[in-house]
Amino acid sequence: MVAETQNGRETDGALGEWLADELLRRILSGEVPVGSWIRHAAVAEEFGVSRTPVREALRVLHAQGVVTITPNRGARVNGHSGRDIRELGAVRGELEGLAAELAAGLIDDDQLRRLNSAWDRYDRAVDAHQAADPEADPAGVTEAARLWAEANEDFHGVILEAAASHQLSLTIAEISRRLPRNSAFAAYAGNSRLLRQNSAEHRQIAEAINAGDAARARRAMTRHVRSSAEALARWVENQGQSRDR
Amino acid sequence: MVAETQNGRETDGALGEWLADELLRRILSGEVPVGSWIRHAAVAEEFGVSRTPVREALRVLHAQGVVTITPNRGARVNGHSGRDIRELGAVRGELEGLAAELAAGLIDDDQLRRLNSAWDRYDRAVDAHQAADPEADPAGVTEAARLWAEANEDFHGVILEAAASHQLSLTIAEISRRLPRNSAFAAYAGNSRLLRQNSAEHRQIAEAINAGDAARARRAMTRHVRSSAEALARWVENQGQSRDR
DNA sequence: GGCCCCAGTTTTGCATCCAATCGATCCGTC
DNA sequence: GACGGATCGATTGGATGCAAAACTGGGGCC
Repeated sequence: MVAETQNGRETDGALGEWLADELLRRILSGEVPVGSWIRHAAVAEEFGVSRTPVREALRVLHAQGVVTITPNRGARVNGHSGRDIRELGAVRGELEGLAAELAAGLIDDDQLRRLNSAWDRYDRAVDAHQAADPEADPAGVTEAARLWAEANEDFHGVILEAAASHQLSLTIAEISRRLPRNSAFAAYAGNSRLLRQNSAEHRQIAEAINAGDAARARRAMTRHVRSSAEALARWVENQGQSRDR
Repeated sequence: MVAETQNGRETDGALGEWLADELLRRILSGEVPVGSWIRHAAVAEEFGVSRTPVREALRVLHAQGVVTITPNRGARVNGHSGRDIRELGAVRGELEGLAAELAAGLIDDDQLRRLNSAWDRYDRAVDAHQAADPEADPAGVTEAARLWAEANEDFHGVILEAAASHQLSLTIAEISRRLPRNSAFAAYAGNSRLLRQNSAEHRQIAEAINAGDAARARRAMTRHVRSSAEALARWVENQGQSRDR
């Protein structure tokens, strides 16, 4: 249970930083459920460090809006209401729309190739997911699902890279921290129609960028991000009815 | 120099948090110059606390992109190149544009009144600033300058409030942390033409919101924020030529 | 039977202490 | 005189210790 003290962590002497990343990963992946408390002592023991770097990591996560620290009480993982998710979708839609607009004018051959590859892989992963999963895996973390999630990240990542704006990337990364991905995972894994729609939207965006049509790329991207957020918001709201919190 | 240990700080037991705010304020105001190192011991002594909360505060500022922490070396205040500032202007332009669009449809009477008040105060402060300052105050922190800076904050603040999107506010606040305001201060204080132009842009935005024309409000706001950033970027680039860093 | 109060325990928050690392300076050698 | 290496000082990074605050449970009182 303690065990890992040095499982190749390459910390560069920034232990608190590394802890923040690791905790963030667990929170986004859903290993640490929304609403749960994070205890200094528990984390410290698990990673084989003292409470000091744990405190630092938690304060960083608090500053990033991932957890909330109540004085003398502790840190708990932030959840988001449907409204929050829609708002985040609007914000992210603007920024990714801007990225798509910039990318349409700046993308190079290699990035274009990777963009089309990502879109293609996404498509095929959805096919595989739909074919191989006849309600057999309610948890939704099939291999195919992992693949389309990865392809999706690549798709958006290449566009962001092509936009070549460091501050834009930073800001989008900041927003992504506020949205647990496993929610998106679960919301999409069970709804093939959404996956298909996403795929079609990706194709439209890729086409516009291929054609160098900045305005169209932007509109398509903004619409895509917003509709994804809308779907996620509805899923969360439905879940909320049956699950206590 | 030590002195203040308890000058009404009302910390609620969140000392690290308070320190981060205070340090951020000093950095944004320019009291702590860009590029300078921030030493744990110095800050700890000045505020009469131990190094532990100082460390936490610096890590928070690092996570927010305000300072950079080099392992085993320390934290130094981040500056921004002209390019960074233009990128930030593009990002912020999108988000404040969205805010203006939303505000045009949601603003209530009281907010509308405060919006027009802010715009009016800005105008008058610029008049006063221009009249009272015949190159007499190169530092640029005249009373009139303070007034227009405040009116400017109010103007943007009311629009953001009317947009009624918590996540949007959070994101814009996040971006604001990356831009030292004293730069903007100094850049504008010496250039009346820019102040006038800003004033005119504010009026256009206010008019569009008054008229409930969301699309026009958005365009005007985006253009306004971008041109402000462009002016600031040029000022920083010119400064950079004569000043070492 | 329900409510309130009080002690015990848990947990956070900060301070202090010790180790590790980096840069600077000084010395020796070529 | 210049370069290379070792030692010293300064500074950060992490661990531990201790006090304060908040939850928990139990007992007494109304």
